[in-house]
Amino acid sequence: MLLFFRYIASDLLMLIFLSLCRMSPKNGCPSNHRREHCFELSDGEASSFSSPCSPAPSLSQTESEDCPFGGRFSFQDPMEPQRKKLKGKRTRSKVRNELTVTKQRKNRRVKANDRERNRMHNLNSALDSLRSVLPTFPDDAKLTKIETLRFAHNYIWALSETLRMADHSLLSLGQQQDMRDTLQSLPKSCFMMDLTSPSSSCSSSTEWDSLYSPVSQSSSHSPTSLLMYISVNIFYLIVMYILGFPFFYPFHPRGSISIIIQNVLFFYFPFI
DNA sequence: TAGGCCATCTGGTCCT
DNA sequence: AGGACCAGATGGCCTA
Repeated sequence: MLLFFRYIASDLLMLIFLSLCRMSPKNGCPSNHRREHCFELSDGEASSFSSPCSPAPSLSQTESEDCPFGGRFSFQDPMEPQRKKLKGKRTRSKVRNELTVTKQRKNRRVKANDRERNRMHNLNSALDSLRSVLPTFPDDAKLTKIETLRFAHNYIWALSETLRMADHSLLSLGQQQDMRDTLQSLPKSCFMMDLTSPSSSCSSSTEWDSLYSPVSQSSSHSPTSLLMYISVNIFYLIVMYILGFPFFYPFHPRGSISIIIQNVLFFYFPFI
């Protein structure tokens, strides 16, 4: 039974870490997901990406017919006086340069908006991947972004704490070595996720886990048995819920007491 | 209707 | 110069 739990917990940890690590920019990128909402891209992209009116340095002398300013400033009137011609040329050149700069700036802005949109889509995809490995019930509402991050933080903490306790109290030396090998086989980058901005350690009592996290990892409770640990944990859950902190529970960020109890039974089912 | 959440735009900053 | 990242602003949608 203990081995079963150990494998379950290791798999869950692995899923979370891998989900955090697999967020490469090109993986599952919904780059064209909401392209239709970009009202400027239809015109802006056409001009900025493929049109000869794009802000190229050599634009001034090589305007094409596609450019709205291409034919307007050609100097093909031989009847115009030379002086007036030069003055008008300077003025028109200045206006054209301003228009070119404005157009160039607008094109850059459109491209930047597109990149920013894709970047946020990637971020949302990563959050969806994280949500998919968090234990929620089917009828639960979708976790918000902040709830997802806090939930994942607490969930990892809870799993780590459970593993640590099992590691200390119940596993043999050989099993402990196996677990260490499993954890060490994970890519180092998986452990470098800095979700807690001040520190990646769970022991820092920052605003991140001030209300929503359980006790810090530095707390050195040493239960003599798993049953005692579970009993204390459940009692702690109920007391904290009664005291008005229902969201601290690591396995459900906004659950009612019934859902919390369900989660407790679900999570500890292998032990019961 | 106020407040929360979200998507998007935008300008600034830093890095390559 | 251009891209990535960030934070502020804004407007839409939803819910209590």
